[in-house]
Amino acid sequence: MTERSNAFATSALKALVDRVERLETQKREIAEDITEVYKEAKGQGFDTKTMRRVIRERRKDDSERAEEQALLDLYMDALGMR
Amino acid sequence: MTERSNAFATSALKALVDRVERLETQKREIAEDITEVYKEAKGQGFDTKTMRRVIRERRKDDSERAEEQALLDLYMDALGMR
Amino acid sequence: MTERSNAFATSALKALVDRVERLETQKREIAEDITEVYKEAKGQGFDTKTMRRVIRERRKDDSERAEEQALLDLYMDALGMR
Amino acid sequence: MTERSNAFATSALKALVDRVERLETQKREIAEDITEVYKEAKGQGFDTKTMRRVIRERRKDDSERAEEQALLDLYMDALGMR
DNA sequence: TCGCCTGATAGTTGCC
DNA sequence: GGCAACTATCAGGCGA
Repeated sequence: MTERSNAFATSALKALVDRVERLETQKREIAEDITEVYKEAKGQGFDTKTMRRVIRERRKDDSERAEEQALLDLYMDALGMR
Repeated sequence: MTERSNAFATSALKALVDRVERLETQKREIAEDITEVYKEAKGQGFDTKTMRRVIRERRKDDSERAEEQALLDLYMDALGMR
Repeated sequence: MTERSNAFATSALKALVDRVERLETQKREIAEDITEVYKEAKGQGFDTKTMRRVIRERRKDDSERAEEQALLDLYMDALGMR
Repeated sequence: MTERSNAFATSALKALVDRVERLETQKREIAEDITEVYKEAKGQGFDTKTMRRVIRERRKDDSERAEEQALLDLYMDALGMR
């Protein structure tokens, strides 16, 4: 590899690493914002654990949710739960 | 602190650290065993994700499970899910 | 709980859930951007596994620096400096 | 699925769940033992936070050693040594 | 392409 | 009751 291409590669690598690190910083900031919203919710008397569960469920579409529930029921029945 | 008590302390600390590390090793081995059981379950055609959910649910007693479910229903209704 | 406060609570819950979901969407988009940068890097011939490792090391260095600083602060407080 | 295979499956599922639960119990007990050792250490005047850090460092060193070895293996393979 | 395996993220628990 | 450590779950990348 020539010195020239090496210099190019080095500079390209630096640029890529910079971009990733900048994006990771943004991601961390948004994560902190989410934490803040949950704190606020708690201050208003909501149960954040349940909120998290609800939000998780909403990410799944209806058929997916139904399918998972059916399988869960099947296994729980098999084990005599309920 | 005298040299003597220092020596005692050093030896006691080493013993404590050893005990912790030994226990941690055991814990890791059991975790591996659990992984193995899940692999086996998978090989027998079971859905391990559902198995994990079931096992998690079984750790809770009935009243706890009922309480959580009630709260979840409340929140889901409030958000118009279902 | 009265119907009125119930209505308030429902509306407040919806608003909070919306905010969390919006932020989570943003977070996911940024995560995808990061994935894109790595794909680009790969296309330019870089080894992304090594890149990730480098970035992780840089982050680790940061947190270690922070940790050391915290320890320093602890000692300074203990000695009544500041 | 026939009743018979269903019965087999149910029994197999029960056996697997039992095994996992037994192992998890063992794991939890060991975790409690570790907690106990730390309490004991504290009773002897040791700073457990620092102890944890020391043990973590030792573990990290181990995994780093393993990682370095893996990297060495990789290079040796690449160069056709072995 | 599949399954494995590591790394990222979410959740739980215990301490202060 | 908040924070920090630890655990468990999930997803993406890698090699066979």
